[in-house]
Amino acid sequence: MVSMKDISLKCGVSIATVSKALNDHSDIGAETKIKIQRVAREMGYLPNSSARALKTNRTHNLGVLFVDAARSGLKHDYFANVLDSFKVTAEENGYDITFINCNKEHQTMTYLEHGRYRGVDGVVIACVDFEDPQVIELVRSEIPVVTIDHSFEMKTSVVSDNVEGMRELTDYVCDMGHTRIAYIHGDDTSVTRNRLASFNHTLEVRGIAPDYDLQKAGKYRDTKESYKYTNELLELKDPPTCILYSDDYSLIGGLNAIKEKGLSVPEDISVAGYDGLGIAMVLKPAVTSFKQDTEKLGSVAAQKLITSIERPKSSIVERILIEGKLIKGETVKKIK
Amino acid sequence: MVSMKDISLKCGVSIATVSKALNDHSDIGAETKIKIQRVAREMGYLPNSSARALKTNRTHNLGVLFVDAARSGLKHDYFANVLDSFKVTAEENGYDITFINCNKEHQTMTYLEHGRYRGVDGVVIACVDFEDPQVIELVRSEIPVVTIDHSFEMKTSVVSDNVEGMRELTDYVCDMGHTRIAYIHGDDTSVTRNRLASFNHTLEVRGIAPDYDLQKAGKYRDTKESYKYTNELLELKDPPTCILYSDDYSLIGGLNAIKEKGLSVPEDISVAGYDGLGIAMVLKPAVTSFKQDTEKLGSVAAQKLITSIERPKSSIVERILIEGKLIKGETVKKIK
DNA sequence: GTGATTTATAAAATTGGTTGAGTAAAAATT
DNA sequence: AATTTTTACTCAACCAATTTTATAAATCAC
Repeated sequence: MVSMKDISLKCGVSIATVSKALNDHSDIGAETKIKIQRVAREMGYLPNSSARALKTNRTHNLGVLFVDAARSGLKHDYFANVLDSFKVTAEENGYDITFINCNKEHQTMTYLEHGRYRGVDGVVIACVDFEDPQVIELVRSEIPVVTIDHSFEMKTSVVSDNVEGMRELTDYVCDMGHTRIAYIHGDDTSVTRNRLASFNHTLEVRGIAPDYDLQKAGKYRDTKESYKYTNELLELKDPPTCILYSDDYSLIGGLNAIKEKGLSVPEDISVAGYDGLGIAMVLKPAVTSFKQDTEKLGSVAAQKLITSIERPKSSIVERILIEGKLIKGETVKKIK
Repeated sequence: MVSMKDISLKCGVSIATVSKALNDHSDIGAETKIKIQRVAREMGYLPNSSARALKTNRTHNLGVLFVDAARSGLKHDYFANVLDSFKVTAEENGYDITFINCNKEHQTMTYLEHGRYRGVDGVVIACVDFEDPQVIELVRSEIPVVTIDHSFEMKTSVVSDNVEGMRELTDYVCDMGHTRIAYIHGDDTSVTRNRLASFNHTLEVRGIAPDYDLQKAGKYRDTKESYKYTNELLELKDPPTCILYSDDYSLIGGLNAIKEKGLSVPEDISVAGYDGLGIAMVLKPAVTSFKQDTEKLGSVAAQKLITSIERPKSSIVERILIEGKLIKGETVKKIK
């Protein structure tokens, strides 16, 4: 590997001069600077990121932490979409990304230790158990952190607006004439709590008394659970006319239960999902869903993280809400 | 940050002794070693990976290169599954992973340069245009490389056995009595060529003359293309009794076309996909598909890459085939 | 023309860890 | 007791950059 030393020898200048020339310092003569830059290019010089990081204490590397309880990891398409967008924005700003350890079994370091060991300039946290002491340790540390879909007081967060999203979706379903609306929601997280509260609040505002028998706690992205609860709902004496699911994946499980009963969507029963991602979006009939803006979530998270790294003084702790978009689809029927 | 210097001061030994004690060298006394290790733990010492990398020229970081033409990136579920498995195995062996630049627009370095700049110990290449000069430059370099689903002479590759997979799938469809079998395959890559050759060869072995009118070149993971070609096939005078798709995602587009024509699967027409991943696997009727072993692809790729890094002498260039598994599902009907 | 200022470059310390060579003391061998 | 070997440790160079301080030459003021 060609180093600054090689360039300095070829140019007959000191290593310090090479460093300054390549970093465009003002105290190097124009001619020397140009010559050094040319020689560096000709010799195929590349900075050594380890050496630079050692001295400057900056790696231009961002850590990504996600530990999905279901071990779905990258296969989790909501997260994959957010991460993909995060990555693009990070790269546009000269940062690379590294995963902070996720396989808990073989873990030898805490997340914070791992981040410090790798010297990441900042960490984005998503899709984790936000009550995990290791996560809290990381959030409390001096390392710049941005969390996605969960807010802590001490760090900036970028959050999909689940309250507004659920309101829009519920309002839409109500507008279509439904009053007995079931909701098979995910397990207990702040996302779930927000959506559920918004769901019930929206119903109340419309003068519909929430029927808690129609609300089932499933798991996110679990077709078996949604299949089971859909069956339970369909077997009620007074079944719902519409079922909302925690996500589009879970909705598929519900569709299977509905089909098995010989019912069809949306003629006999209406359904709606959440996320608006991937394969579910190309199914026919088109699925009604609330599309979260994963693109924006990821890129805003990256921007905020980079700002808090590069301008720590001027960056303040914020909670940024990202709006989504209702996808009306064809699975909610107008009734009455 | 606590460094070896801090430990050496506290223990009254030299920095060299600390380094050797922590790395368990044999020339440090048992008592001293234990004391140093205890103090290091108590002080919360963490090695500085940049410093270590600078001296040892090893980062314990693996580069991941994938540049999907469709810009689907991490959203590409086949790749996401492979990568997830790769990551787990890498982490079990003490390696972290970093993405080698993928957003071509803002690119300032070639892939090789980026890998060298970050000092990755090795690179896994998947999902790229394997004819890209930059990819070839990287493959030809001295950096350990493992490619997935494409083979070069100079580096080890881990390849899903598409020939055998397509043979099994085709044989199954033939066993079910089909003779007019269409294939909407993906764009021209070595994967496609292998599958297509295997498809035609299997038909020939069974005495079925391939009908090239039934073979359409679509794109991978493109529901619109598969929708279009499915319609073309269904409108033929003598339409196929079964359509194979390049992947399960494309199959959905086909299903939509079939439904629109008022036909049902598998009663009126049989279909089969490829990959056996994600949401397609929970649809009803259960999709017939050939499941690629993404778990094994990723973990074997990681193992081979790590071996070629850690024991370059004893590692030889191989082409490793990974077997998949036929998922019979319910979308191929027995006829005649 | 002398002293002050500016400009361009070099020298040297520093970052944190690794490692081969060197060394003193202890232990083993003769 | 003298010599060799072993043990346990230190020294110092090194990795590739950055950065502060020093220095020489050139320019400027008076």
